[in-house]
Amino acid sequence: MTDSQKLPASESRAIQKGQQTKAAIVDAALGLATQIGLEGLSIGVLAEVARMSKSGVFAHFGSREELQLSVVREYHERFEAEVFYPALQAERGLPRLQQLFANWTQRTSAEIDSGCLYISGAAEFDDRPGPVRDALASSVKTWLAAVLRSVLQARDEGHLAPDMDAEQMVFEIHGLILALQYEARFLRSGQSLHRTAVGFDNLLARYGAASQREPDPRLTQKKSLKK
Amino acid sequence: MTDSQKLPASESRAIQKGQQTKAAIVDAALGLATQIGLEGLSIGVLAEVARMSKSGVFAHFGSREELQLSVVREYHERFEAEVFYPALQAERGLPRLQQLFANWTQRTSAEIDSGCLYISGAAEFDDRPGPVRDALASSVKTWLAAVLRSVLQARDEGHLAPDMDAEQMVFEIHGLILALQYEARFLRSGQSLHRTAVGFDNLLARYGAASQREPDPRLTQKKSLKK
DNA sequence: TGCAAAATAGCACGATCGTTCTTTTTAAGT
DNA sequence: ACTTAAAAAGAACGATCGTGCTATTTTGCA
Repeated sequence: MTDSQKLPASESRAIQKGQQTKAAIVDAALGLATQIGLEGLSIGVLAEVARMSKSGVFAHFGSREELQLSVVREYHERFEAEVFYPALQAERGLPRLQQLFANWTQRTSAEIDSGCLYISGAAEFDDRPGPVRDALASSVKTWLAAVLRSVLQARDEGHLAPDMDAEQMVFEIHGLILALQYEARFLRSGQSLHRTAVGFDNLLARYGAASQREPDPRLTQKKSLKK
Repeated sequence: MTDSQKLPASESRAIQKGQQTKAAIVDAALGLATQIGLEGLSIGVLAEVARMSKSGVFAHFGSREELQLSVVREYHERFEAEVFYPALQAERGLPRLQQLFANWTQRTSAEIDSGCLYISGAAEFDDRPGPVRDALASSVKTWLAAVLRSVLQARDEGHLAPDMDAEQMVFEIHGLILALQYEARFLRSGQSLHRTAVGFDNLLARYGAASQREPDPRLTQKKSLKK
């Protein structure tokens, strides 16, 4: 035990070199995949982005599919870390649901990194069976289940109407996020963030929260259908 | 649109052979593109699907990009023919808007042909500038403008609240369609069609249309709406 | 029926793809 | 410092990509 020669002054000695370069590769791959899609990801361009040889990159995964799976897993963890866990600090019930939605919205509309891999991945893999599709769908379902749980908690806390359809609300929330991604990223519409927020307010009004907003008197009368 | 200057005697002599094989190629290409995406479209597999040689297919377009543009144009025409024009037979105002939405919904959720090219194309080209992206965005904007026009007409006819935000409603309608495509095609959720219909009813209630419909057996909700 | 033009096929090119195998370099343990 | 395993690079493979160029076949009209 001659620890005089090689004292682990740096703490990163415990981490194998291979693990951290693999992490760097996955990081670069995630950046590429969110720009050009999981299917567009090629080992060649990934290698030159990571400043490595093709075979050097390849050796870490063994197949392109395993690389794609690693990207999906990494995205899942980052999504959890950036969207889900921070929202747990908000009060259970409506505040947490609102925080969840705000985090989701922010991540979806972020322009510096590209859009949601769950959305682009769904378009790419909705007709392509296999492990990648399964991993994507599993992650998305996990996340939507978390949103559903938050809605149910808000209902239990009395922040939403007791007889509201929670799954229906999640569906409509999901639609708002998808419209945000579509119109902001593809159509370059500048008002999408505002539209999304207004849509969420409409949902809260519809499903029983936000009683502070006065009901529209027009909604009570059911006239003027025919001209 | 009607070019009746050259009367084709009685046969299809006026139509060049090349035009109809090109049409057949585009038809096959559209089928491929809606399954594996516009970017996944390759001239090689298209040639063998069309039972032609690669160069025979290629000669009709001159470039892969022109092929993609032809597919987008073809999709645009079919979308108009299947979704937009049939809805014009419905009464202007709310009935036409409902018909528009019903046609859109039906086409989005159709399982025999694959999903909406406007949706998969948006995911593929949101970070890829060029003529294909421009053509896609132009078509989508044209269609969304048509929906907006229909909403405005419904408002003018008194079927919607006079001070409602039409563009906001179109945004939320778009979200419902996107959620339908996502959850039906990717997540394989069986209830998406019903969720979409309920969401649309919620929008009509929110934006001032009659909350109670005439006794239409198809549209009656199973949930109790006791007030 | 013949003939020019259009349509299609055949072939080959450079590039890139994912992948395998072999060799060299680097890191970790004693 | 030496040794050994891990990590990275190098080179090559068959396949496929889009795209030219050159034949050959088919079509439309005199």
